[in-house]
Amino acid sequence: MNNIMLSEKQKEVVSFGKGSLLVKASAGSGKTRVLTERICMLAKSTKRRILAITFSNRASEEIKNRLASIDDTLLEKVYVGTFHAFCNYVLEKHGAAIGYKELPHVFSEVEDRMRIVEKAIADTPSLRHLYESKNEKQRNQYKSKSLDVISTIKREVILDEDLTRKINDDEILLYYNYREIMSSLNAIDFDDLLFLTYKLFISNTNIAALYRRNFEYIFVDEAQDLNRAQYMVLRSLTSDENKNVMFVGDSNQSIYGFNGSSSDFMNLDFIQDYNPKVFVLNENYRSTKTILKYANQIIPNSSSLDEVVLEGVTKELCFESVEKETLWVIDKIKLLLQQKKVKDIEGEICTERIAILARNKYVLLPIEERLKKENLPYYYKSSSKGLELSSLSGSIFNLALQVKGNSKDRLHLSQLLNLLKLKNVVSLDDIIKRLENGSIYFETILTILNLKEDGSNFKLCIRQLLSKITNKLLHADENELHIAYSDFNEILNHWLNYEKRTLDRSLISFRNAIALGQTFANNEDKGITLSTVHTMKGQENDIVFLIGMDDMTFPDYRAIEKGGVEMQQEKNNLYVAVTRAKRYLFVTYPLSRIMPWGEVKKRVKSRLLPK
DNA sequence: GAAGGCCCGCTTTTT
DNA sequence: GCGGGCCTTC
Repeated sequence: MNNIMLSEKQKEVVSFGKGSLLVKASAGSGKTRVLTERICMLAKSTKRRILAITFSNRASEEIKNRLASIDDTLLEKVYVGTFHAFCNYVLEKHGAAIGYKELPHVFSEVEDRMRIVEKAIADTPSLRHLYESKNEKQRNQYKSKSLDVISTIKREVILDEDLTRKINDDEILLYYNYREIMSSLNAIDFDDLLFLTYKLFISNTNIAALYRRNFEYIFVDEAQDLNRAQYMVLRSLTSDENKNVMFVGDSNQSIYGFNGSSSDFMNLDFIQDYNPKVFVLNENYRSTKTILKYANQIIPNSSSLDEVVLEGVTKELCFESVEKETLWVIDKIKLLLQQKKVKDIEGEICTERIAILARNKYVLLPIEERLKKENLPYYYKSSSKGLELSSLSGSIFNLALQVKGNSKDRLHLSQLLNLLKLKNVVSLDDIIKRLENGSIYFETILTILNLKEDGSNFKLCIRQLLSKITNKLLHADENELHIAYSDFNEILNHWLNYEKRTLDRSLISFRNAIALGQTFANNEDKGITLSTVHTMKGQENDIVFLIGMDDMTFPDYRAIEKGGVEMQQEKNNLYVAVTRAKRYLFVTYPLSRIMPWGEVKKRVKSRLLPK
C-alpha cells in the first residue's frame, strides 16, 4: 500500500497543522499509513517531540517499523508505545515524586495478583469468613471478581475521597488491603501504571508541564478502545494552549468494553473537551467486493466500496458437526495450496497467507489437532507475552531475578524457596550456600548473583551458563539440561530485544519490560495463522476462515444473556473478524457441538450473520 | 440435621 | 455428565 498515492481525504489529514482532530477511519482505510505520514510530516516541522500511543505492542512495533522505513532518524523525535509502556516510562523517571523511591516492579502475572488478592481477602475480617466457607472453585471465582472490583476502581479513576459514594465498605477495605500488600512488595499492576501516572500528573503539575512542553503533538491510535484512566492521563498531557491531539479510531471496532473501554471517550468526551476537526475515512483499500458487502450486512454502511476493483470470494457454509466443519476447512486449505494460483490473488498461495479465526481459543482446538495430523505448518498468533519457561532452572532464574531486583519481593522469594525446597532462608546469598556446588540450580543462582545491576554483563553471564550446559559441566538430568538450555536461550533473546530498544538499562527495567510484553520477539513462525479475533485486530490476511460461527459461541452465550452493550461489542467483534480478510473469506458453523461434558447440543447459525 | 431430588452451570476477549 | 447448591421431607 505504501507505493499507492494518498487519496484527497487522506492528504487532508496528513497535512493538517496545529489543533485537534478526530479521524474516523473504518477498517482497511489506511489509517496506520495516514498516522505515520502525518507524524513524519510534523516531525520535520517541530523542534519538540511527538507522542504516539497505541494499545498493543504489536501496533506500536508496526508504527515504529514504518517510521523507521521512511526515515531512520525519526524515532529519535517520536516516542511510540502503548499506554502502559508510556506510563511505565514516566514512573521510571518520576515515580519518586509519589513515593516510589525504588523502581516498583510490574506484576503482570494473574497468578501473582491472585495470591495477593487472597491475602488481601484474608486481611479483611468481614470478607474472610465468607471466603473460607467457599470451595476451591468458588474461591477462584471470588478472587477474580475481587481483582475486577479493584481493577475497576483504578480504571474508572476513583480517588480515595470518592470511594465511599461508589463502592461498598467491604470492597473499599479489600482495595486498601490489596494496595497495602502491593506497596509492601514494592509492586504495581497494569491498572496502577495508568492510575499512578494520572495521580503523579495532577499532584505534581510541574512534572505534567514538563511532559506537555516535551511533546508538542500527541497521537492516539485505536481511540475507540480508550478507558477512563487512559483518557484522563491523556488529558493531563494537554492544556488549553497546547492541544495538538489526533485521535484515530472506528467505533465499529470497539471490542474491549470488558476492560472498561468505551468509544464514548472518542465520540463524546474528546469532541466536548477538544472540539476537534472531524475527518471521515471510509474508503476500503484492503478487502474485495464480496467481503465488504458481507461486512456491510453486519454493520450497515460501515465501508464504502467505491475504490474496490476485485470481486474476491465470500462464502458461508454450514456443517452437521464440528468434525465435518474442521475437515472441510482442512480440505479447502489443502486444495488452495495445491491450486497455487487462484482468481483475484496475485502470486502463489502459501500457508502464511491463510488465517483461521474464532471467537475464543477453544474453538480452534479441533482445527489445531487436525493441522498437526496433516503436517500442515501453523502457529498461534499470541498477544505479546512475557517469558514462557518450561524448565525448573528457567523458573528459578526468573524468580531469583525478581528477588535480586526487589529486596521487598517476599512473594517471589517464597515461590523460589518452594521450588528449591528450602526453608528459613531470606537472601540469595544464603540460598546458594544451601545448594549443591556445580548443580544447575547452584549455577543459576550464581549467575543471578554475578549480574550487575545495570545489566552490562547480562549477555556474558547467560552465555557462560549456556556453554556450561552445552559442555555438560553441570549436575542435572539430561531432560532438565535440555529444556534449561532452550529457556536460557529464550531469556537471552528477550534481553537482546530489550537491549535494542532501551538505552537506560537495568535489571529491574528489564524485568518490567518483560512484564509489559515489550521484549517479545515478533518474528512470527511460519505457517497458517490461528488466532482469536481480539489478537488479530489491526492485522490482515489474504485468505481468512472464520470458524465456529454458531449462535452461543459467537456471540458468546454470556453476551446474549446480558444483551445491550455486550451484544454490540460482539457485533463489532464480528465486523473486525470479517474485515481482516483481504481476498477470500470463508465463514463456517456447525449444527451441533459436543460440549466438554460429552453432551451433543444442537446449534444454529449465529444471529449476527446476514440473514 | 440428614437424605434425596431437582436444577444449574460448565471455557471469553487483554495491556 | 457431574458436582454443588438449594429445596423438600421426615
